[in-house]
Amino acid sequence: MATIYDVAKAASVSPKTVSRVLNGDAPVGKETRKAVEAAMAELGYVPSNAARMMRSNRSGLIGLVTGALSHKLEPMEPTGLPDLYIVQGIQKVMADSGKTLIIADTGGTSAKVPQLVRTFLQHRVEALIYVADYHQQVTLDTGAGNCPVVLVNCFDADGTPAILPDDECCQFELVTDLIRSGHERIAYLTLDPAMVATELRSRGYRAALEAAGVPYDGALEIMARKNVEDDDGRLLQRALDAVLALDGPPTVICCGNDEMALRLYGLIRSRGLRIPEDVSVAGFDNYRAIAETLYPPLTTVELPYLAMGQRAAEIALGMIKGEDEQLAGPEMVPGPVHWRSSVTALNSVTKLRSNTGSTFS
Amino acid sequence: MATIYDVAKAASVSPKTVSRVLNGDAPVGKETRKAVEAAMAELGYVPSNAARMMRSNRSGLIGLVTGALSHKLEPMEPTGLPDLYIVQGIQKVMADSGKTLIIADTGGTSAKVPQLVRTFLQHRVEALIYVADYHQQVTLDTGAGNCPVVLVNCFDADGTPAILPDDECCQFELVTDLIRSGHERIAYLTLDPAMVATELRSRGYRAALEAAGVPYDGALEIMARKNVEDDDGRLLQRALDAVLALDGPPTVICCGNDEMALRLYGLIRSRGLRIPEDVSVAGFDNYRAIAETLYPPLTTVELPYLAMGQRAAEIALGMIKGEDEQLAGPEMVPGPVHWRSSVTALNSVTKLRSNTGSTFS
DNA sequence: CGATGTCATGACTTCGATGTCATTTGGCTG
DNA sequence: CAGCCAAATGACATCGAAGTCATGACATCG
Repeated sequence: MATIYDVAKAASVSPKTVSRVLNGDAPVGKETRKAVEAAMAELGYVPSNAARMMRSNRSGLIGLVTGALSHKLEPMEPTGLPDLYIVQGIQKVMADSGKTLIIADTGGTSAKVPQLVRTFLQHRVEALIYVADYHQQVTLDTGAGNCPVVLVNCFDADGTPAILPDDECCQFELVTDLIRSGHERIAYLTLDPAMVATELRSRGYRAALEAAGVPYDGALEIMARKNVEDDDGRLLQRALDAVLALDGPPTVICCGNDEMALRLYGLIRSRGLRIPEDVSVAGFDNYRAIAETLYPPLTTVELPYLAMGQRAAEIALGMIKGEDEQLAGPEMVPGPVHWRSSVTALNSVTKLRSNTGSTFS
Repeated sequence: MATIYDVAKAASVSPKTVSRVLNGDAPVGKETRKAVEAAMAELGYVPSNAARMMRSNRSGLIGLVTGALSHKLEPMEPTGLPDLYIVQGIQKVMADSGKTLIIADTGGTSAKVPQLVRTFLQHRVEALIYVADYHQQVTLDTGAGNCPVVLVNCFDADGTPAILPDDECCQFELVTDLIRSGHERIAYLTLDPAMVATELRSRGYRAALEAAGVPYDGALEIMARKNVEDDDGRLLQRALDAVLALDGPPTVICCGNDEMALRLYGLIRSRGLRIPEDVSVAGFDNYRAIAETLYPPLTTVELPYLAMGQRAAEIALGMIKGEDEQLAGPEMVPGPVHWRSSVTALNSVTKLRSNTGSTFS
């Protein structure tokens, strides 16, 4: 590969002059510039980042540790593809700011993380971003680092800057919208309570009921999926039958995620009920491959993974620039409700609902 | 950040000795080694890849250009998440071989590609891998490069090494399996014929019929989806009604992909038919979020995207090592049939079908 | 016992780009 | 016309590793 010396020789100038043409940091004669540019083109010269970095100590690299690439193979993702969208958001912001992303995959086990971090440090990444595949607490060993670190979709006990989805707020908005549409008997079939998100969403569900003055009925909130057990949806069937058998059966059933809603569609229909005429259904995640393809399309909430990634990237860039924003804790990002026809309005008029960024489609 | 000189000073040895401890390329006294290691640990020393690379000319970096990260936002992916799986496969192999992946996303437009490639060359990547989001022909401008290039899920006119899914073979295997199960009236609702894959799969479909001596009926092969039009599945409805109205209606309907199969489930049922008792359904892609969640689970074919990625990575590594394998053209990779209960066997016995790597689940 | 070889170590150089400082022009000021 | 400044350029040192070669201390061999 051609070096700056080769170019200099070809253009009959000094290497330093070539450098000046490259960086435009000092005046260069018109003729000289043309000659140098011609030489660079002819030799197919591309400056070496390694050499450049030795002087400047700025690698232009951002390290991203994630399980996004490997966690997709699991039989069924608990919550769609969150990490992927986060990575997308990060990639976009970094590309726009001229940084190059190096991505390492944990392969599912966090055991590899220290090794990966070390590799990144060797490459002198300017910041490290860790993306978890679902909302959780982590303990990240960044080695000895003055290297900025940002956590996404997870948080630690040390107050490291973190970006988190606002599960509670999202569920709150969804349920509030349901209530506005006239629903009062609102069932909620939850995911595994061991997950941080499940607890937060339940809180949002209850808060929405309370805020609207709708009484909370424990019989309507049932755990319908457990991660450890290999349940074939039996939990879900039982939960559905339980709420349908109630004295006041629900007019709408909220699911822990869109995948559960997909299964619920089948179960509801096999019981001879129509959606949404007999019972409405809402999901969670806005997993579009499901939500938009189902008939009728599924009302659901979108966790703002893309936005989270972008925000995380911005914070990382800020830390690189030395802006001590003192984001010494989690930052919660809310997301929109997607209102589709799997939920019917019970009151005559679909009251003005276009509040908190909800979308219709 | 600490340098090798700092470590040398702390351990009271020469920098070169520290280097020897790092690389183990020459004998070092036991005591000396211990002192150096202690100094490295205390200072949190991590060797600089940039400096290392200047001497060795080996960056340890592999450049990956893809639309995988951005192409996910499109309303509906034509074929699932192929590029993602490919990236996964590549990542795995590269990580195992100690290489670090730098990933750049095209953001959907190939206009950015030259810019991205240039960035990669600046970082002196040892190989370039281009991953397309669906089986297609591309024209890649790698700049001036003696840098090895591998194409995945696409091919060019210059005979650049390429890894492609064997769409024809996959469809052939699926249809052959259907015939073995006793089906003869096999409908095939295709995707947009503008896609390379569509043509290849049709060939596989016809070849399977011919190989088994089943007569080909053009009325059974209908285009049921066009990418450009914003068809709400009207093409699919029309196609379904057309084949059902035939004198000899199909006993099984093959879909261009699993998403189409998902829609077809709804359409078939709304016409009062049962799956698979009245008509069997098969998909394509093994898009597990759909295929495994549907009831009944969907028989479908898996394109071996993960394996393609791995193979591509291996070839790239080979090219780096200078093994001129002369893979001067596309290499086709076949994938397995996943046999699930959306297809019923028409002949009394489910003959031995566990041939070409088919799986049952 | 001198010759030779191995072990353990350090001095110095190199990789490619750029920061620092010096030098040569030519134009403009007073 | 001397003096000065800016433009245009080059020589040289530098970043952090690792390659080359040299050196001193022992051990072994004929």
